[in-house]
Amino acid sequence: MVNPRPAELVVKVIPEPVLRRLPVYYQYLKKIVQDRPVEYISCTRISEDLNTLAIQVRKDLEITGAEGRPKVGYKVAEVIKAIENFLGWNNTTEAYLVGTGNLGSALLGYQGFKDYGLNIVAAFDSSPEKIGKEIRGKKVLSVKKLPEMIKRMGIKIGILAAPAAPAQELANMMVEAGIKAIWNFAPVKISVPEGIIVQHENLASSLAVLSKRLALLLAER
Amino acid sequence: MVNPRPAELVVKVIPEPVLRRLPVYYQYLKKIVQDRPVEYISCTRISEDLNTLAIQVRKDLEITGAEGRPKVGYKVAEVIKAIENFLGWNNTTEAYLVGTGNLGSALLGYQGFKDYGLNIVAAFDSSPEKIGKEIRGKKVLSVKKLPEMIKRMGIKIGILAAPAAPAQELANMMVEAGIKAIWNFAPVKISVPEGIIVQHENLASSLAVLSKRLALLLAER
DNA sequence: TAGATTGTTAATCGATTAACAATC
DNA sequence: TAGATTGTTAATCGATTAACAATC
Repeated sequence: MVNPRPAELVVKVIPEPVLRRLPVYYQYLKKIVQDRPVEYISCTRISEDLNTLAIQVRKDLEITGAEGRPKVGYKVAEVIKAIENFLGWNNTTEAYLVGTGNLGSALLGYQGFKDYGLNIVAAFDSSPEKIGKEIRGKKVLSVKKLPEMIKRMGIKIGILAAPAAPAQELANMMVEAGIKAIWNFAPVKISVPEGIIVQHENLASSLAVLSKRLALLLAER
Repeated sequence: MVNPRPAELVVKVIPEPVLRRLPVYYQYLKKIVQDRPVEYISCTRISEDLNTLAIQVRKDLEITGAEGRPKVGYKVAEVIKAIENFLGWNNTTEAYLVGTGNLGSALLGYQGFKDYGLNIVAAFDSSPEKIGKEIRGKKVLSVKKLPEMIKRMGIKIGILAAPAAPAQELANMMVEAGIKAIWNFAPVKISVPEGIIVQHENLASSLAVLSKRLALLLAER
């Protein structure tokens, strides 16, 4: 006999493709209202502008809990709120960044994160020339202090922008100190214990898609 | 009656997930041989280290044309070559970068691209203080010269690291001048004519996956 | 009302995973 | 040989797309 899981433990898993599309709608809708005030918008309209299918937009919005009215569409402001709520972007989460090279510095200076509820509060590096300085207005601390600081501040998100070589070791350090999610920009796949979240941001993967598609395109005579 | 497409026109479309995984194997194998010389490796071993399934690794490698020997595995050097070949990373493609803010500068300085056959030869910006200067050793030119330069140099890849507002207009300019593929780091979806490739690199999308997963994890009591 | 649009159930499609024969 | 591993065909799973009733 099948033993059904108790209802409380059934965590609805949201498909990753949906999660990735929600911010696209979000950015689109924000731009729409900014350009000129629009109260309602239909999935048809959204799908035309974003070059997708209306049914997909509808399905995606359904997941956020946004409700539309037949013939009228969705209230733009409500959809924006629904997405923010759904993704947890309405309250800020603090994060630490490890590695202040080119990419790390860029991430430190990226103003957009605050729109998405992310606040990088400090950066860590191993280079003595950088420790104690400020980059883009954020303090750079010694990576030796990382575990203690994670514990003390109860930080849950670590952004890893280190080179490939030390990446795994730094990840281990973070996890041991209590980090629950790692946003990994290092060009290697890192391993973490079960229950810890890793989001890999591999430029090489994206470039692979681009370069293969381009090669096939140019090969068509 | 069904009219089958002539064989020459059947372009085998490679699934995007496969293309995204190939660089992960590539980085892993490069690291393996760098750490200590290994001649052969099995899918079982790869899958254990990368925390995936052996069958998936085997299927992915099959697409690159790499061939293994039962009981022995694949020649590491051959797999590396096969991936490089398959993705076109064995010969260099030149690219222009548009937008030299934090992220654009970071991309200009990223040494890893040359491993993936990408060479950013120049950068473009609209800010008078930047034009004529060098950033990370690359010349910054006026964005007004972009169309002419694309045509003159026959550049096919444009990397867009501009703010949201001018992104679409810059994309149009690039496409008109002959760019065939745009790697878009701007936080908006851009529209391009059919036959032009766009690879969207939306940090918000990745962050959405991370923050939702983390929220669900922390919500589990 | 007529018809555009939502919400929902069903069908399709494609990627992942399983099964197993071939082989070194 | 025995058994690990590849290569290949089949089954499963999940996301996308289609169909259609409900509704404003």
